[in-house]
Amino acid sequence: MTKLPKSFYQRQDVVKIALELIGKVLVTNVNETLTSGVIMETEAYSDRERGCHAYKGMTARNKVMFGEGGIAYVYLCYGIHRMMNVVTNKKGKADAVLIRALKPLVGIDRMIERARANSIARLTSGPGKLTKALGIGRELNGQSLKGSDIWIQDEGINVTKHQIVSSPRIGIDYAGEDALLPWRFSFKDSEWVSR
DNA sequence: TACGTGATCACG
DNA sequence: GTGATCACGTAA
Repeated sequence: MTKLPKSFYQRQDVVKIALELIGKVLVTNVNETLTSGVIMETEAYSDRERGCHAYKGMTARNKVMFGEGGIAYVYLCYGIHRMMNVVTNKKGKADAVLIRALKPLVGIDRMIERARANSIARLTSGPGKLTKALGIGRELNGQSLKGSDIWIQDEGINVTKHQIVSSPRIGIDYAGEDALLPWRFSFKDSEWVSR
């Protein structure tokens, strides 16, 4: 029930944080509706590599990434999908973790309604799908993860390191050789991860 | 494999 | 202003 403390997010190693977020619970409280899911897949982004939105410096879109660790970075992708990221590191260091997949936990009926899905299967198995199911919109961009609308808590499943697999990140061919970094983490053999 | 969809960014 | 681009999802 306890929200992760700022100290969790403000550490320097974004790759380690992405790994540790597997098994934690992402919760939203939007329109007086509580919905949540266990984080099953993440990706780390660091302002020192080409895959990151902040690689070339601050812009109107990515400026919340330069804030202190522990806030949400939500942006629109391909004109359709909203992407939910957790900003990490200290103020001025623009690192973030993309949340890519969840195992639905609380408010499943409401999540199915929001996503106009037929069932729980693959309801939150992708970064654009989970934001729809949890009601995450751009109004949450820049919001603190210690606030009352969106947060992460430490009551998912117990995860050991050998249950997590790492692989290259998805959809960032433009990053050249940085696209090969094994900075995507997912729960091994899970039906809840993206394809 | 193809493409919808609209904000964003680098131009100048 | 304008045009290329894009951390996806679906359908075929």
